[in-house]
Amino acid sequence: MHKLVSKKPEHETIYLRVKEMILFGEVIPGQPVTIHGLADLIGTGVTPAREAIRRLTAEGALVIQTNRRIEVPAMTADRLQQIELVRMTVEPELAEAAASNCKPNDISELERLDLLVDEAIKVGDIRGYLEANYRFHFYLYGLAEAQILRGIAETLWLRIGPSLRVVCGRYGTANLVDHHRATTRALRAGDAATTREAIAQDIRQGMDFVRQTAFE
Amino acid sequence: MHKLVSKKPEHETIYLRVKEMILFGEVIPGQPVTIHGLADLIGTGVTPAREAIRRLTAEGALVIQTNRRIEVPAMTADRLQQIELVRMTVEPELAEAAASNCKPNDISELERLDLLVDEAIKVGDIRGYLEANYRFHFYLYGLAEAQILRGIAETLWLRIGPSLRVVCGRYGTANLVDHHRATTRALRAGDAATTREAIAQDIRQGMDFVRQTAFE
DNA sequence: ACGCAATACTTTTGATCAAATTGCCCGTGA
DNA sequence: TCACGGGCAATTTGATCAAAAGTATTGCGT
Repeated sequence: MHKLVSKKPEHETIYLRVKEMILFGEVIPGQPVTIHGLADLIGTGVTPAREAIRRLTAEGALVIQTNRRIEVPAMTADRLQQIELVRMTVEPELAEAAASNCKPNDISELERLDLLVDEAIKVGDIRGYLEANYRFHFYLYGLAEAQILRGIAETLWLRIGPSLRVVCGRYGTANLVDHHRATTRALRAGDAATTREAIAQDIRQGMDFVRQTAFE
Repeated sequence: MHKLVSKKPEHETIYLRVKEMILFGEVIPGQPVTIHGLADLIGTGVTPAREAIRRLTAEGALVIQTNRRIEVPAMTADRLQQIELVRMTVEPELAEAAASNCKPNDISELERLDLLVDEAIKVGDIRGYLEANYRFHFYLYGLAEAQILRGIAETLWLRIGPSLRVVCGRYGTANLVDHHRATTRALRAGDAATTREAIAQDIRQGMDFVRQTAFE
């Protein structure tokens, strides 16, 4: 019999929790992070918290300001440009590759996730929007079976998460537009090139939206 | 009085040491890594070793096979292709940006490093070649002042380091060709576009060289 | 000799504690 | 009021230990 509960280590739990907090806008740029703070968050010792912090800083989700100040990084126009360059390379590629491996029930799942996105936008649920949008994209990217590219995409999402939250909070969810419908339509048609283009458009528009905000 | 020696933490020391081992071909794909092994390597406790491992796995330099087996990842044709895609996006961009910030003594330094590369190739010093080649590229990339792109480039180099070592060991250094001279010439001419192209060629050729080897 | 099971050993994992480092606050003096 | 310095407090850092988990090995029975 297979394991019912996969007991994951504490440091993994902390890592995943903080990752969610960053991706889904529960933290703010500039917010300090301490080892004890994370340990208390989960209710564990400091050792696993340290490992989670090392992992997150290695991924660029946190930055070490001084020896004893770690915080979630602030966005700048320059950093945004670097992120966009790599996103525009990696994510359309993932989308195109995903189109080849995509089965009908995968498309159904993507359409379900897109409905969650629309619903969150309608009711102005920022956290819900960020989470559903993330799940849509990475369910798609997971189909590509390109572990390295997918990992890079995740680090980039970790970097823009806090800023997305700030921008959404300022302008609301009403102005949010996405190209998910075009994506699922292309997938149903088995059109990989159009899938790639739809995701490319989605990213471009999303990054433009973030760029609206003045940084620093 | 300012501090003369900046005492860096043990986990940083271990991290840098293992990073060098991977980049400069001191480890072999498939080689297992244990917490105690790293701790003994530096002569320290296991706590800092754990943090170093978390960081390295987050960067893709190590992979977690099972719960208690961590090793240097093996290369596959598929992984190589993913790496090349991102390298060809990031590194030429870094090179072009570097050209704008490049001062004369920077070029001199790059030429000095290139001489070390040539010398290592001539005497067949694989480790020396890998190190000098790395220093040439990342001295250049450092000039670009694009922290995120540079970080991504480093993770990609960490991923191909062990394989480069294997390929060089098999075919020797005699067949190695690079485009460093074209790079420094373009830099002296202040020609950013040609600098970008030289580095792009350098990467393409290097990746082709690795691709020669059949991965099972 | 082979398969199966139990045991022993290696390794990770997480808590705790002492020491070191650094930021911070407050008081003193000009 | 402000600059400077000392001391306090919070935090990181690294070692150590106990417990858990998995792997390899040994031994037993057929």
